[in-house]
Amino acid sequence: MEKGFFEQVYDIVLQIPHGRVTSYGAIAEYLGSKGSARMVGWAMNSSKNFPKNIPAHRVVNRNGLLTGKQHFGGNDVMADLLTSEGIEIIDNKITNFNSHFWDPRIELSR
DNA sequence: TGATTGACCAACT
DNA sequence: CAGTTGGCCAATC
Repeated sequence: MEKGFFEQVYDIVLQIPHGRVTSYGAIAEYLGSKGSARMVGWAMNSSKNFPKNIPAHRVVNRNGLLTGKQHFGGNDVMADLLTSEGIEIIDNKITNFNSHFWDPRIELSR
């Protein structure tokens, strides 16, 4: 039983500081050729199967848009979680996204 | 084993 | 400017 690709993604997502967000592409680029942005989204989908709590709401697409909010079950669960962390959401999009952006390539010193 | 899928991204039409 | 296409690559059917 080998460890899946997901675990690497989870490891990064779990390191996202409170009140910060990152993008699928940023995580994919941090992992290099080990995966693409789609793989990160796939990992999030499987995160519900993971025995740990993955703050998937802190991962959005490149535009800061909450593309995966529908996977949280509720209507605006994802947006509400982000709002609770001090991030303003308007029309399913993070305002001042650049200010909240957390790049693993930089923060984890590549 | 082969075909399909997917919470993306960028380029093209 | 909106819709489509290709590429990405592992997990699922």
